Amino acid sequence: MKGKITLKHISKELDVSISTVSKALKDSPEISQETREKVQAFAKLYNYRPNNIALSLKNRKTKNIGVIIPEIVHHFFATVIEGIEQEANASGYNVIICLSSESFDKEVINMEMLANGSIDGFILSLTKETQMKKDYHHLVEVINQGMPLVLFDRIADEIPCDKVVIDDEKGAFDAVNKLIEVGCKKIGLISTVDYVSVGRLRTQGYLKALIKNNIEVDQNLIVKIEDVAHASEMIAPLLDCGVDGVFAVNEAFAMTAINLAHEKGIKIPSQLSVIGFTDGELSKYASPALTTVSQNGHQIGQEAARMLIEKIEEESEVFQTKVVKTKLIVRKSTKN
Amino acid sequence: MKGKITLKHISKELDVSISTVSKALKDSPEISQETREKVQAFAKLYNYRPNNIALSLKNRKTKNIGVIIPEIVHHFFATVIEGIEQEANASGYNVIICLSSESFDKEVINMEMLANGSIDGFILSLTKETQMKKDYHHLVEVINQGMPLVLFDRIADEIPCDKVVIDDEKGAFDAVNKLIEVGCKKIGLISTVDYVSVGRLRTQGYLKALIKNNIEVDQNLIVKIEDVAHASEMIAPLLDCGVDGVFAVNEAFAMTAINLAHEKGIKIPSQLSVIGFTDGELSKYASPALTTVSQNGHQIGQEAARMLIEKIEEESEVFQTKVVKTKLIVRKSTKN
DNA sequence: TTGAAAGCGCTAACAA
DNA sequence: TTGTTAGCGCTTTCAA
Repeated sequence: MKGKITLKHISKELDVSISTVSKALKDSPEISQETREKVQAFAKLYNYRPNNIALSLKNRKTKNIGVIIPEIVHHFFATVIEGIEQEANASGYNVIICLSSESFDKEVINMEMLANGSIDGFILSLTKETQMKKDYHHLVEVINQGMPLVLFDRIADEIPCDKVVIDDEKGAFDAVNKLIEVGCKKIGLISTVDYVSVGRLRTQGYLKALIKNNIEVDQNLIVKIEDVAHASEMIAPLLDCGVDGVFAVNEAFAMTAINLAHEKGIKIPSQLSVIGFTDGELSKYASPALTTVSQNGHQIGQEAARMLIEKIEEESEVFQTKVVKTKLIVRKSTKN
Repeated sequence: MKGKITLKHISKELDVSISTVSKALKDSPEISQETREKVQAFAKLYNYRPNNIALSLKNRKTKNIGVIIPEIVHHFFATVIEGIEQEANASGYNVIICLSSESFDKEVINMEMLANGSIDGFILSLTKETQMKKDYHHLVEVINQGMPLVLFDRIADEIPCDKVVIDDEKGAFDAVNKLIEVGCKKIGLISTVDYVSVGRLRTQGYLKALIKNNIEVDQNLIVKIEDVAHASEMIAPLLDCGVDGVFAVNEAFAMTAINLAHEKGIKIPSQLSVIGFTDGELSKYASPALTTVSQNGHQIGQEAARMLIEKIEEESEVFQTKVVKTKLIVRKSTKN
């Protein structure tokens, strides 16, 4: 009973040719009813299943899609994968996941590895390092080979391919607008360094909201964090300079701000309103529950998979950029 | 420049046979220095890479490992995947991930799909449904086919294969012991329904700790939650009956208890000590920060991948169960 | 030193 | 109605 049974085994056993078996299993009218039944019964008995690898080689398509993301222990990326997986599975594709672990080199290696026949197309979110270097030769190579690629979240505008993003700028704009609406006058921003595309865009949204409301931009109220390990030390001074509102570009920064406020005896939301980005576990279980900009990772994943599969199966040449809407989820960390 | 170049292309271009090209690229001494150099230069120029699928078919191994987990939007499973991926990558394997989404049927379908040649071995954590049904025919089938399988976390003792678990019972025991040490007299348990193996084991640890310390077990202090959506309603009564300690078998339940306590004006840790399970994001950012039993998902993933790869490459017949140690991480949600 | 041929498992055009 | 053959891309034995 060891090992899988092949057409060859069946053909030998039943004393017919391999192609007869192949056709019989497909219920081809070329084959007599009798033979068909005999073969099918035998195949069923021994639980025959065609070998995926052989089919891939024959058909020159693997029915696998490759996903490369910077990290997986991250609520947002996990939801994206869930979305991709669901959509892919529904169309008969499997998902091969590689982690670039925020390393440019790993991103390149993983792409090369997968590009050598293992998959039919890529879904990818760039590492910070790649965004900083602006070195996209590996993406271009893959595209030139004719392999479809969909970029999401951390993208590069200059790459000719499909993209799925959220409107980071608008999400941030809405959040800061909300802070202004509930009466905040002095609003701090906790962001990432600028080379991370989403951080940069959210920062722009913050600035636009201030400008539109005729609030002067104060650079002292803008904290850009490179190293998450030192987030606390960088955020503390911000809370000490009398802000009454804080917009953070991710959940962790928002939570750090909330916890620091607790320590300093600053009351949320009466003295300080806080809004985060990404509607993950942290936001829901925070106390007070965090008002946040939700980015629907699940939908992003679904859209990305859908676009990719369409490209794989249709080979069109027009590239689209799909913008998934954000939504401000108002909870208890903002006044009113 | 479209499409990948193959040995055939090279052989045609250089007017030598395919096998000569193959050997030359491997620097075989069979081939003259001159030919080798010519072929290698050409291959480099056109960026030749052997086709993974063809290699898989030829070698009858794919260098892929299949991972099936109940969900991915879950810190613990995400860390396990990270561990698997790291270890697998280091040995030249890729990771194909399928989500069973807690559905027995999806688990079966995914296994069958992957078992048909796509991977060299499985790493799997059972769905709740599978654990409830105790129907393991799909696992047995795969094992009978000669495909290695490693089970982790949610396992079934009766399956003959390698396993990686944590000592759930001891982890729970230690946690409850800690509560007793800091002076808790009336300790509640928030657990899952019993058919989930880890929930059952953690419940046992709770019971053992009470018994060992001569504390009478009070069934009213034990809450078993089936549906996470109604966790709050089920936990609230527990807090109303005067407990001074609570042990929850996961982070979410612990956080729900903490937040309910806040609402009810119960002070943590002075009036109520809380300990959770799994050292994830929630525990770290909770206020007060949550004392918790850490289960090192990363290590679990690494061990699982290591065991699987060994089985793939060595074909030994002895099955091991590796127990990864838990550790009590004491933070601010427990007295003293 | 090179190449022909077989084979991994499957499909499909064509021949018998 | 069935079988032969070629081919997907590669490796490897054996013959030239």
